[in-house]
Amino acid sequence: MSSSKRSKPQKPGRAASISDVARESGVSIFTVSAVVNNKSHVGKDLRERVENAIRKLNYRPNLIARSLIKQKTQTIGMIVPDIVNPFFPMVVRGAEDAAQKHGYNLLLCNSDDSLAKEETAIELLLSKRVDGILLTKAAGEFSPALHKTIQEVNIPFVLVMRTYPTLTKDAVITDDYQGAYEAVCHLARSGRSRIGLISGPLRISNAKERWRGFRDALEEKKLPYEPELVVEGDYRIESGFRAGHALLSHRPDGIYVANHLMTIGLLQAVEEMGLKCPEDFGLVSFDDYPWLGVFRPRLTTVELPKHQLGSEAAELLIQRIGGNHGKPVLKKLLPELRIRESCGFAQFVSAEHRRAAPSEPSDVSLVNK
Amino acid sequence: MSSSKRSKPQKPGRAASISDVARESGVSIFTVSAVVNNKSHVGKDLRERVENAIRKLNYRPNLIARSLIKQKTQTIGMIVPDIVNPFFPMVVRGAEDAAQKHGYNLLLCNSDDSLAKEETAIELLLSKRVDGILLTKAAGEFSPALHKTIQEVNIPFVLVMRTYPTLTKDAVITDDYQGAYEAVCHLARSGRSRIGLISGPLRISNAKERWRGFRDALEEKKLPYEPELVVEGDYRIESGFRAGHALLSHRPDGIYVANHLMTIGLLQAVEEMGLKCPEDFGLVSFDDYPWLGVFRPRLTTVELPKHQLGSEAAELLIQRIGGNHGKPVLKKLLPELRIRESCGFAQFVSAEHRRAAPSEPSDVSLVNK
DNA sequence: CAGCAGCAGCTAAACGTTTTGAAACACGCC
DNA sequence: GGCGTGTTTCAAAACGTTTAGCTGCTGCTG
Repeated sequence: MSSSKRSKPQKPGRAASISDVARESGVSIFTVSAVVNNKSHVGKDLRERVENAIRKLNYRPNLIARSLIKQKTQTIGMIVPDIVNPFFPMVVRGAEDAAQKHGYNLLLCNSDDSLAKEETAIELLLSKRVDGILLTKAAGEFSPALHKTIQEVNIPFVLVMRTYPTLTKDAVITDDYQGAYEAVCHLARSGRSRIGLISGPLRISNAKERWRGFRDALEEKKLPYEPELVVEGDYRIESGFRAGHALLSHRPDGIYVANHLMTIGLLQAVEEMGLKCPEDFGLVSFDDYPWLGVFRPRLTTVELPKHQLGSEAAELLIQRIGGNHGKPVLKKLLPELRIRESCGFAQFVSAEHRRAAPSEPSDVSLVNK
Repeated sequence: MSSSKRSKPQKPGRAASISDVARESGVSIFTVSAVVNNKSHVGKDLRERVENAIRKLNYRPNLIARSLIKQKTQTIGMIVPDIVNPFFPMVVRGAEDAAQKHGYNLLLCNSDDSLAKEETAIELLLSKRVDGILLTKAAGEFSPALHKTIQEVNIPFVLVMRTYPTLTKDAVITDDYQGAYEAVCHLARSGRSRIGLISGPLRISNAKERWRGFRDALEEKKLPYEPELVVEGDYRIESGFRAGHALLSHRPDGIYVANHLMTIGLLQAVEEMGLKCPEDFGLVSFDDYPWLGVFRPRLTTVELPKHQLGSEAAELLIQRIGGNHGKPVLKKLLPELRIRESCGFAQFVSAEHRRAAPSEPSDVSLVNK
């Protein structure tokens, strides 16, 4: 029953390995492996012996060794600017849910929107041989070396929430043009005519799109585009505060803010300046959160499907990992205007304006759910 | 210079391996390894040859193989109930920062406070041979099997934010007893005498501690403990809303809410019932967030050092991984009372009451920074 | 009874690293 | 010339899996 064949005993401090189980149950490694991955080719008696040994030794297959030979780690790398930015937890959660469903795990990195950190993170993930990478690109260009690496390396990338023109990869984003367009149309319909924008950094693709939507809606509504009513922030609270001061000094009667954190900053500026919303100006913010329920006035916002963003990106990535080599896909998720009080009380707003945005490169699909 | 020795050519679709580099530069694998990990023992000429080959082949060491042989993955598993709960992103960020500093990565899992998911996650992390696990325990008991596994397995665990009595492991938590105590004392000092509590699930260690702090502060201030003024929620918005309705119907003149999400729910109930804070009741909430700046009245809260919580936990874990086998440590971080408007305007509050909480088992250290 | 198919189980080679022991060589010292 | 002492390099054994290819065995077919 037991080992007379040349085989080392179990190392002391170490977890049981497959060969320990084999020795314990008097079968070959092959048989243990077959039992673990329950292949059919194992007789009932042996299978039982092996299972007992597994329980006895508390054996747990070493997925590192498995990864090495299978050339798959069942791990996805995910790089976000900052998990503390309330936008991202839900995206990460979406990705994790989808990943989990397919037996993958998430290796999480924060880039702080720094190119250097982004590069380090990508290099590390590649070295760790993740099966794919979900990337919310930091503002700015890849270094040429990294760009080359990414194009050549054999694992799929899916861009999340931000596109990156010179990279022909899949991307899952929200239809920011459309969201901004609707936001501004809503401001216009509620009677505002001098509408300002607090924008994100225009080097970031979605900030640019939101700006485009803003501009086009203005044009559509025959309203003037006044450059001094457009202030560029960096998506953070502090910049919303500063931008708010700058913008409000020109007394716009409507403001569209391109993200939630800057809205928080803006509202602080508003209070300092003793202004009232919606009396003095109408406000539409981007992105919805549970705690907005206690803001007064209740904010009208354009909600982005954050969870879906993450889950669709992960699903797509996993498809690619599975070997679906098709043309790069650009998937745009539809945002949803949620009308509350910050533009004055709910005008009757028809759904009429929900049309697809003039769309971009390659394969564009407009989907929700 | 080149290969006449038996050595396979580079596989087509695959990344270059160390032996490809060795072949390309006409040296042995050993030498390449030495160059990569820049050991000193390599001659200048050879080193250069090898470095060129590395660049040419775009070689990137395979950390999976390295992990297999070194029995270290440089990866930490982190299990939180839900990254979407705004408490956790900052904790995760703290952990990630510390991990990164020491060359570790974070594998993130959500347990949804479900024992089943927690167990699955732990099993998976163990199979993936993470070097250690950061765990915010789900409410409830480990299954006996899992409990045994955790005690026996050779990798360190650090509990984050929640302790678990039958497990002799390290833990990093906030001093919730002290935080609650201070919160209630502040309510008392601002003249409230019928103080209510919206508590977390009392099976969770920190909820219990907060309850104890609440009770003891009441006693200390010679105020009555009225059972109908204590309502147990589940740390989520909805439960705060329901608990708020239940609690407010008894007309307390002070409320301490044990976490942020339940505060959001409570405030919705408050508005529905047409009550005013701080006129009708004083409020102290737990945990501070940037967006609280726009809540009215400005909330007085007990801030928990979330980032530090994560980073200290990770630091401790990494120490353990590094071989520091000492007695289990319980590290308590001090919370900070931030007085704003929700108990009436800033009474003069002395720092006098900042004393250490009567402390618990084993090695307790009280630290901040 | 030869031949064959099918099954259960085995051996051994891979996966890409690190690391141990030893070889090859130069150098200086007696 | 013999011998220690380094230095540089190497070959080969590990790490814990999966899996291709093989070996017997059993029973069926002609």
